[in-house]
Amino acid sequence: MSWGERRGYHHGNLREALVGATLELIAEKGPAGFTVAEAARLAGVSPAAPYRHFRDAEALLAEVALRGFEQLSASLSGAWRDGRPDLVTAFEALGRAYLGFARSEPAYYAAMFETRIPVEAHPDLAAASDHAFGLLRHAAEQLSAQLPKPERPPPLMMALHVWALSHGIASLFCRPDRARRSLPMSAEELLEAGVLLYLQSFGLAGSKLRGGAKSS
Amino acid sequence: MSWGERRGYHHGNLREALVGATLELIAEKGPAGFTVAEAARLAGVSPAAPYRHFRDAEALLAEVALRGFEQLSASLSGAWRDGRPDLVTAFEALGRAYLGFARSEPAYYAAMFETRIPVEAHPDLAAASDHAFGLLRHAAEQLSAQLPKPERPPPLMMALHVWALSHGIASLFCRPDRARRSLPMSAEELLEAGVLLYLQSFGLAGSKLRGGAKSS
DNA sequence: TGTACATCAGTGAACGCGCGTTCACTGATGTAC
DNA sequence: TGTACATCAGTGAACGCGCGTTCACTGATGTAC
Repeated sequence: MSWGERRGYHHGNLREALVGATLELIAEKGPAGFTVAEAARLAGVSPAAPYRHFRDAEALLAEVALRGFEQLSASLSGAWRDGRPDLVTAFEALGRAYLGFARSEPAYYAAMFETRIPVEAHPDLAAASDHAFGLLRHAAEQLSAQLPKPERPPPLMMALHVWALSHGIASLFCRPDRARRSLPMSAEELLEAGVLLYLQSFGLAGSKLRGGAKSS
Repeated sequence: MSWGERRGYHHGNLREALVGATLELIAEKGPAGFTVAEAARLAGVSPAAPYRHFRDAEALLAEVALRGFEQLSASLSGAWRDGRPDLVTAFEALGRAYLGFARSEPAYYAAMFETRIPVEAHPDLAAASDHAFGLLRHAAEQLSAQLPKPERPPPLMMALHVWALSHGIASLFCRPDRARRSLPMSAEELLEAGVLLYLQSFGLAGSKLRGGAKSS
């Protein structure tokens, strides 16, 4: 795809075009292969033009990462569906959505997790990241609340465990490049089994909460 | 540290010096900041000299990653201690060793997991990686064998889950740069709790196998 | 023990390249009156 | 409706830089006899 369609001296939509070009470059060569100059070239614009929209290369990457987190959030909350049809099923859908995002949007994923952008220098990025994680945390809270008080796990810990497991699987087994490790099953199956086993340790999963009954 | 101590025209130990310089550069600026020219400079040698020892930049990085896997293997098997004092305790020590390695050798860790080196182009690297993972797999086999047959989990799956969880935690919460996420507990605690809960789902952990008794 | 010679591991200069960023500029757009 | 003008988003040339890699070379080392 070319991001250089423009009509006249002014591009009209350069900011968007640069984001798109950056994604294309990352997809092709990884985050280290991205350069401002080449993004400008892809957008059909002089190498100085990007600096009208972004302070420097990192700012452009941070913008891409920010949008990645927003898309991830959208995808996650779509999968969660407010905990329907039942919490455990929805929780697994959340995990599948995470892997699905890493797989279908590897360029976003790389911008979010492989660029070493200092988060504290980009508060909006940190906020978007926190928001995505917050969705996972919220789901964990719902699940935890279903448990009898004595064995209720801290939801924050649950969320961190599932995030780390998902991210580990995604970055080891779902990467788009030739550094991907091979797997004797699908990454989705691996994650689903892991999450189910993890939930089992709380007495969750199994058939207990399936079907939406809050019977316990 | 300077890797440039040499006596005379011949360096005497340039290969080692270049590996050391590469680690130093990665530690300082990340894998993307490493260049052959600068490694040569650090080693006190002309920019052409590295090419006597490594075909190109990737070959040097691959050598560093290879040594990283070897060190990781050494660290893991040291922690496992043949399953003593008991399998569950030793298994947790394995996890702690993994995080410890990521933390104390971030440059190795980055060379191993953040460089996008195509594994199939470096069979020795793939072998070293497989060997490290094999240690984890072996431990999982021992653990699994302790379980009554009907609920025995596939050890390969166990190993993959624990690897992914460890790697996820390491790369999200133990990275040395400012992209590290903050955590309301130590990464080690998070991993240990996760592994324990995971093992609980098999009926392992708890006090069952603690103390080395093969009583069940 | 001495010497001729092969081999090895460096040098240093050069190649072509592309980068990030700045600068003074200019063409296009839109708004006030 | 027309015009003057401010603002904006581009240009293009230039800066200094460092890179990976190749090449013919040379100094050092070690070995055969």
